[in-house]
Amino acid sequence: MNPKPDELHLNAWRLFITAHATLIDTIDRELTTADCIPLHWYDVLVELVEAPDHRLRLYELADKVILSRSGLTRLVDKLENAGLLKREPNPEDRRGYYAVLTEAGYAALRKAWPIYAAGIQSHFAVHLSDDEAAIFSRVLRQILKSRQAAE
Amino acid sequence: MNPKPDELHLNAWRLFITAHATLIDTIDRELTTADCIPLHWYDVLVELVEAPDHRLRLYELADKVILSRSGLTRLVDKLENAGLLKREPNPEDRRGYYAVLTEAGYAALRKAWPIYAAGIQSHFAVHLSDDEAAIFSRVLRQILKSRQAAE
DNA sequence: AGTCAATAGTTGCATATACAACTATATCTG
DNA sequence: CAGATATAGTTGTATATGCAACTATTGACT
Repeated sequence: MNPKPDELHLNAWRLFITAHATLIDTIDRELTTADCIPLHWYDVLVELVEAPDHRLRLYELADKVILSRSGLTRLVDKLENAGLLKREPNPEDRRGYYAVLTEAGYAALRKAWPIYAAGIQSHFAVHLSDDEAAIFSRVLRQILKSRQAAE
Repeated sequence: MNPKPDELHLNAWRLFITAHATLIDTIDRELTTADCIPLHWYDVLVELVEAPDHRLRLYELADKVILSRSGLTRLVDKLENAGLLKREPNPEDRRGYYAVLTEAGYAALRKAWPIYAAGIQSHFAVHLSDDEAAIFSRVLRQILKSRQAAE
């Protein structure tokens, strides 16, 4: 057991936190300024668009966007109210529902994507070479995997 | 202007978001389980401990921890109530206050640090070689700098 | 089948945080 | 130096989110 991070790693950690906060802040602001859905809504909808049949069980969605069950319930309420997804009962398990992307939800994604992509590009991606992006991905994936294994 | 991030960079971005969320979640949980101050309080106090004279103007603190002014007012209220810092009026500018670390605040930092350090080490630092940590720091610092320049 | 434990989702409550409006003080400009 | 403008901090209000308690359903063990 290595108990303490050295200066180099500690520094990386602190920058990680701060850079994250400013990036999310900046990009979320750009989205709302452009009259698009907020970043959190985007994250939810993009999981749906990538899911088979454009649908996911609510608990799967909660896991993917790292939100508590109750938090997800209320977020889904709002998205459903806004018409961007709908709940559909699951015939095989009557406890649960699917969240299903609607056409309006897909349209909201399409509208937000250029703004979001421009933000990712200009505030984040421009600062990483291809090699660095690959390193980021590899390291972060490993961090995630080790967290998931710990459950 | 590069309008869109490629797959590689987009992937790095998404992992960045997800890894951050799980890491903060995990470490904050470990701190509260060990009966320590939460991560956000830690961040505030550590800025004070590193500041000259263990004191910072409230607006400086707000900037450092990336919190709105109102958010900071209330956070400082709580920390002051808990006895971990105190407000001191500034004789040179009667609009403003310093937040000053107290002995109890310093003790709270010392108590939390081993838990926090162990979390950073085991969930984050172990996954980065020295070279990778250096790359992370360099890239993230550049991202931050470019954001600060944009103000 | 019958009971007990586990799971899916929702709701009540407490806390966190942002924005806008406000007060007090400082600074700038003519 | 007077008035306009900017800044530091606080407060009202709205939204977001977690935890614990709850209902409904499923699954597992006997």
